[in-house]
Amino acid sequence: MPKRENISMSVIRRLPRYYRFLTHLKEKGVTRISSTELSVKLGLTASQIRQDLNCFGGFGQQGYGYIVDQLCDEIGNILGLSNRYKTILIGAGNLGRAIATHMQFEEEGFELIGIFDSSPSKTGTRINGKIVMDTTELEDFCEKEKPVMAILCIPREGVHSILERLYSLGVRNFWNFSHYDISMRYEDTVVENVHLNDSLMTLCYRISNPNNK
Amino acid sequence: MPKRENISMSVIRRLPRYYRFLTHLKEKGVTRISSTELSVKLGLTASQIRQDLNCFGGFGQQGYGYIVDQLCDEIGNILGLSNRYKTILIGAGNLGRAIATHMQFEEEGFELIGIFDSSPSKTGTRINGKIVMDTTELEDFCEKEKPVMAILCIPREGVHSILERLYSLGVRNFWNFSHYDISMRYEDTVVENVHLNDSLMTLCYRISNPNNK
DNA sequence: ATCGTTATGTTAAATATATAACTATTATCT
DNA sequence: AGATAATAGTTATATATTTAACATAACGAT
Ligand SMILES: NC(=O)c1ccc[n+]([C@@H]2O[C@H](COP(=O)([O-])OP(=O)(O)OC[C@H]3O[C@@H](n4cnc5c(N)ncnc54)[C@H](O)[C@@H]3O)[C@@H](O)[C@H]2O)c1
Ligand SMILES: NC(=O)c1ccc[n+]([C@@H]2O[C@H](COP(=O)([O-])OP(=O)(O)OC[C@H]3O[C@@H](n4cnc5c(N)ncnc54)[C@H](O)[C@@H]3O)[C@@H](O)[C@H]2O)c1
Repeated sequence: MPKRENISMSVIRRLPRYYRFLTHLKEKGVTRISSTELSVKLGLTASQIRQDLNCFGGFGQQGYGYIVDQLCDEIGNILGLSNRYKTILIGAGNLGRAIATHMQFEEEGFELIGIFDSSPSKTGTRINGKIVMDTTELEDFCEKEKPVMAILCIPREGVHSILERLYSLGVRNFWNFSHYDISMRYEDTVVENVHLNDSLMTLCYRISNPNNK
Repeated sequence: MPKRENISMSVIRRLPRYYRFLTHLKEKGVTRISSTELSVKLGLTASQIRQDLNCFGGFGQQGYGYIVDQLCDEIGNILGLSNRYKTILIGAGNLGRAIATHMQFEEEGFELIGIFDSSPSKTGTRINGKIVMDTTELEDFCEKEKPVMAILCIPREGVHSILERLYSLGVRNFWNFSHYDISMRYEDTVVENVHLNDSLMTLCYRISNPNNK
């Protein structure tokens, strides 16, 4: 589908924001929008928006603008949101539970099919209707269900060993919340890190250095 | 302290990663490291690391490298981690509870001094020893305690109104987990957005387009 | 139907970021 | 102590990203 190969990550990371905003417009009943209007609302330049969208094709109409509904669908397709990538969650602590309970996986290309924890205090309990399994069941489960993505919500100590097991079970994609950088260990993996602590430290810097930018 | 003004955000966002890795080295008893060693472990170029650090001053010694302990402290100081910015949390749902329970605010420049929720099912309960207050108590509390940062863990519908109240109470810094872009509304605010859904959609794109980069 | 207006798609320029090359300084070995 | 190797700091180059400019196509008013 992409017009050109190798879209830059800078562009990709703006797409969900466009999608989110367009969805919101759609709900409000707005049918048409121009790159200039979008740029004002999103705090970007119109040029950037047009160029971003043109990486994937011409979705607008000259002299008219973009049809909200259509553009929203196009971006959703580019992102691949209609997929249902089978996903498992490792770690049913506070963070894992928050994610399992309130992320709308089905609207974002995924399906949560299993939750695992190593602590007997967690296994057997239910989260959002799903029973938390013991990590000893990981092999059996994965061989049967073939999940392609794993969410890591465990302390850093446990990550290395879990990662080896998941990799050998065919899992190649990871959404990682641990204080641990998975990247580079294997060539054929996709890792999306969410480092909340890093984010907080960045905020601390910005508060401490108000003159910066 | 900065050698030059206006450090770019690209540099700032790498600092926490350096800090995290150096802390880890320190714990392992490593006393000395070169930019090349660092670059291998972090998957960056040595050049970038040297240039990043030199934005703030010469922390190393030519022909020798960097002293782990010292460099770690320097980066911690640059980030401002020894601050104790008074912080309140709005929204004691799953995500808010996970953050309140497991973020080590005191090691990252902040101090959590109050938790608020609007639902009677939450107010009065305890999270990590702290009682969840009703949002009606927000004005009294803030006038007395003068928090400078607020963590937003509430649905998007509630954000606008809470934001207005917090702004008028002098809060200018926000760590935002809501599906809502605060930025640009006020000039003098600092907003660090954490959009988990955006992150997940980005991951979906990357899985769906394995040829991309 | 025609013309002017509008706003896209595209190409070009400017800016920002990352990498490489070079220089200078210090440690360490003989 | 002097020579050599190692490595930070610095300057220059290359690449990536953003912004601006322009040329073209479609709408809509007259
Ligand atoms: N909660 C946060 O705000 C936060 C912020 C930043 C990072 N993190 C990271 O996310 C991780 C989880 O956070 P949390 O708040 O849910 O912690 P938590 O302690 O509440 O939960 C961790 C869970 O992981 C389980 N676990 C530990 N090792 C395991 C293993 N090898 N296999 C399977 N399960 C295992 C534990 O039994 C526990 O249920 C933390 O370790 C931290 O690195 C959390
Ligand atoms: N949990 C996740 O995985 C996740 C992921 C992405 C984004 N988010 C965002 O974070 C928000 C919170 O997530 P959650 O999982 O904790 O949801 P949740 O429903 O468990 O908790 C929301 C809490 O906010 C409280 N609240 C609602 N309006 C309020 C107001 N005006 N003032 C004070 N409190 C108010 C509710 O009473 C509730 O306790 C979500 O709305 C969502 O936008 C959550």
